[in-house]
Amino acid sequence: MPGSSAKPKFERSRCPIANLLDLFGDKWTLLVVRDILVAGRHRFGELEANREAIPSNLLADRLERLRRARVISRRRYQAKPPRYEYFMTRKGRDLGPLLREMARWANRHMPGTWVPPVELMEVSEELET
Amino acid sequence: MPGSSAKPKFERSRCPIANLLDLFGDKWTLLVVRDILVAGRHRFGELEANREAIPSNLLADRLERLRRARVISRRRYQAKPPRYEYFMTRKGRDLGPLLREMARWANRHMPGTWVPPVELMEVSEELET
DNA sequence: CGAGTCACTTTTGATTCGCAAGTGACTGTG
DNA sequence: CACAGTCACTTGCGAATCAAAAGTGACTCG
Repeated sequence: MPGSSAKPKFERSRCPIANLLDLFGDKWTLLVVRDILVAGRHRFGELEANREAIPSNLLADRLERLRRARVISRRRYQAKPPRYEYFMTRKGRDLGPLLREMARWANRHMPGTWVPPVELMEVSEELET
Repeated sequence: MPGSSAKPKFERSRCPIANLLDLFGDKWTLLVVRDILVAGRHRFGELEANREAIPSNLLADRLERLRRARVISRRRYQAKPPRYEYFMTRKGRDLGPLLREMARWANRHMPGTWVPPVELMEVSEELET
């Protein structure tokens, strides 16, 4: 198994920022969160088809990591070949303000970024798990 | 040259979050920002001696990237062997609210993280470049 | 003169990425 | 009912990045 998201791996320090980066500090994890939380995508195929074209192995890996961290949960919507939909937990939904702050900074300082419409920046209400 | 921070590399999309992650989406860059902005460290040796023990090649690389992105600037404080101190630009100082939001989420959802004292979360006033 | 400091570089494996192709369990089509 | 298609992943593998450690150059200090 390649980048199998296996190790819980010891934290580098008790600093909240370092801890958060141990979980979200890469180029894809927060895009998956963005797509589930603000773009309302829930199935593997929908998440795979985002504009940045995340490789499917990394998507599977990130969904697994986020699930272990209880940032997202999943619900089986089909039994025969088991298929799941992914949802934010309360913990995950609480990332809304952080994403909004990220977008705000980028809109201010990175020319060419589009300004997300307000309704996309609203926290969507989904069922808990 | 190995991971020499060379390529400007095309953006993955115009999404502000994706753009921000292209610059800050790794485990070290925002820790360097944290140390300069909120911990008040400015010299290579000070930054190298942080709790998370960043490897010196990565520190040099991140300082270079942040400088290219104009998030930080540097000032020569000694000429003989040229030595520099690193400072936030206005653009970099504007990351304060984002760091605060990160710390807030981590404090809420990651047990064991220490709560930064308010004065550490204040944006320090430094000269512009 | 020689040890020490400071700010990096370079070297050398280990790890992680990213792309592509493969897999298994169906589903719908002729 | 064989067979192409879909969906959600897995697997393989070369390439890029990372991490640990040692090296470098220009001094300074005893």
